[in-house]
Parts: sequence; C-alpha cells; structure tokens
Amino acid sequence: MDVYERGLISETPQSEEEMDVRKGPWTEEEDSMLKAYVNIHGEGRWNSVARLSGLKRTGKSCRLRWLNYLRPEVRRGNISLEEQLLILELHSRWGNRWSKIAQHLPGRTDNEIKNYWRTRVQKQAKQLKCDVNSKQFRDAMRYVWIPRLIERIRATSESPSGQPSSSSTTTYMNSGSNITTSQITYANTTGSVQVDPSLLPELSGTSSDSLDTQVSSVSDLTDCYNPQSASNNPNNLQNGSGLCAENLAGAWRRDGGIDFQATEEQSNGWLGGGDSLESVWNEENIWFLQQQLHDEV
DNA sequence: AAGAGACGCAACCGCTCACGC
DNA sequence: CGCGTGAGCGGTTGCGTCTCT
Repeated sequence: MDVYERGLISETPQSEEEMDVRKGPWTEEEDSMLKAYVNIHGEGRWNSVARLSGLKRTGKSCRLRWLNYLRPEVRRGNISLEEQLLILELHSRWGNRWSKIAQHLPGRTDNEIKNYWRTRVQKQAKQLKCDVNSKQFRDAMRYVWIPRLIERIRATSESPSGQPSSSSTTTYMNSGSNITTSQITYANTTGSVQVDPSLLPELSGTSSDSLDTQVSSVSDLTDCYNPQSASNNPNNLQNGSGLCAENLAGAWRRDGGIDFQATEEQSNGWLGGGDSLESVWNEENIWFLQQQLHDEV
C-alpha cells in the first residue's frame, strides 16, 4: 500500500519546512537513493544528505534508516543465546544505555536491542508481576536466567548435535572473573557473535557507573556457580558445593532477594531441559517465583 | 472463517550533548 | 561565555503480522 494512501505524509504543510517531508515506511527507491548517496559521500552530515540526495526526508530519518537498516554490516534475524547473554550482562551493568550495549554486539543496532529488551525481557517481568527494575527481577536475571543461558550455551557448544553433554567436567567455579571468552566463544557453533575477550571480566570489576552497585555482579555469581553439580544433585546446593551457599541462600534471603535455592529444588529441573530462552520461565517457575516474591513482601 | 488481542519491529519524537562561531 | 546547529540517544508510537477464540 502506498504511504500516501495511509496518510503518512504531510499533505497539509503548515510551513515551508514541512513542505513535502515524507514520513513513515521507506520505499525501495528511497533506500536506493540513500545507499547510493552514502556510498559516494560517506556517513555523517545527515541534514546535507537529506537535502542533496533528493530524498524528501529529514536528516534524522536518513540517519536512522541507514544505521538501523541499510548499513552493510547490519545483521538481522534471531538474537542468539550468546547475544542474549551479553545483553543481559551489559544491561545489568549499564542499564538502558542501548547504544553502548550495541557497541559490543557487532551488527546489532541499539534499536534492535531496545526492542528485544522491551518485548522479551519486560514481558518476563510482567509475568512475574514485578518491575523490570526491581531488585527481585534483577536477582532473577542474575541468578537464574543468566546462569541458565550460560549452561545452555555450553551445552550447545559441547554437543555437535546441539544436545547438552552429560560428561562435561568443566566448571564455572573460577577464581577471579573468567567466566568469559572461552565459554562465550562457543558462539561459533551457532554462527553468531565473537565476544570481546576483555569484556566480561570487566563486568565483575569495579562498577563505578553501574546503576546498582549493592548487588553482586553476574560474574560474581558465576564464579561460584557450578551447573554440573547443581543439575546432577540439587542437594549439593544445600552444602554449597554448587552455588555458594553463603552468597546465595543466606545472603539473598537476608537482603530481601529471592530464595532460588528453594526455587531450584521445588521446581525440579530449573536448570534442566527446555530449548528456548522462554523455557527458563515456564509457567511453573513463574508461579513459584511469584510465590517467592510475595512471601518476601 | 472472521474478529480480537497480542506481539514484534520500524520509525518518529523530544531531549541532551558536542562543537564551531 | 553564550548561542546556534547538527548529531546521537532513549522513549514512545503505530502498523503489519501472528495467534487465539
């Protein structure tokens, strides 16, 4: 359908500036014009682009179209597990700094990441009946969702068929802060991101610009999180051989966090099975988390 | 089969920052 | 130093598609 028919173009301009300014979806012809212009003259000077290329668009509109859609390096399609993990990690550190987060996901745009966060992550918060910025939800992300993603990334990388391996002895119980590259680069098996080697260790370091410095970082958690022992024997959680009992079971309870230790046992398989991100948040888990949240209030 | 509602995404809007004069 | 302009960023909106009833 033509944009004119949909009323997306100002047909009654109020001033000279508004004359003929197009809005709404871009046509293939406009895309071609913008691509051709940028290929010749390069990026930047977006108002000039709008004027000189013959496009009846604002400079802002041209810039947005180029950055989010026309750039050759833009990757489109499903966001991989590794990318999801990075987004969660980076958001926990920087908050809604979408462009900053996007810098660490080659080919992804801030707009795409923002949309992912709104549609996927905020949806989960809504299902849990808690605010996406609440401590409860951040805890859920850090102590359940992120470790679960790491587990699944590992499983995918270790099994050519994509099935989780049952013989792995690798542990996340690193000293310091290297949950990182060697684990994250399994990415290759799913054809996705190369993670900056310096990135994740940085996350567990000093967080002067973190929005929330009172809660231990994700990497702190993964330092003492052992999915193998946890999934093989949930009782290990009680004696601290898997999760750090002091950090998780006790501390979370005391500071008002969620008791995921109990969650893990009672939901029976929190860390097992499931082949999508959403499976981490299946109905049973969400129900139980809600109980936990309400108990805390 | 059709309508309603939910969802995903592209695009716009308004604000802030950086830079040149 | 103040002002104007351009660029960038985060929030919001609206449309097309999908799913459910």
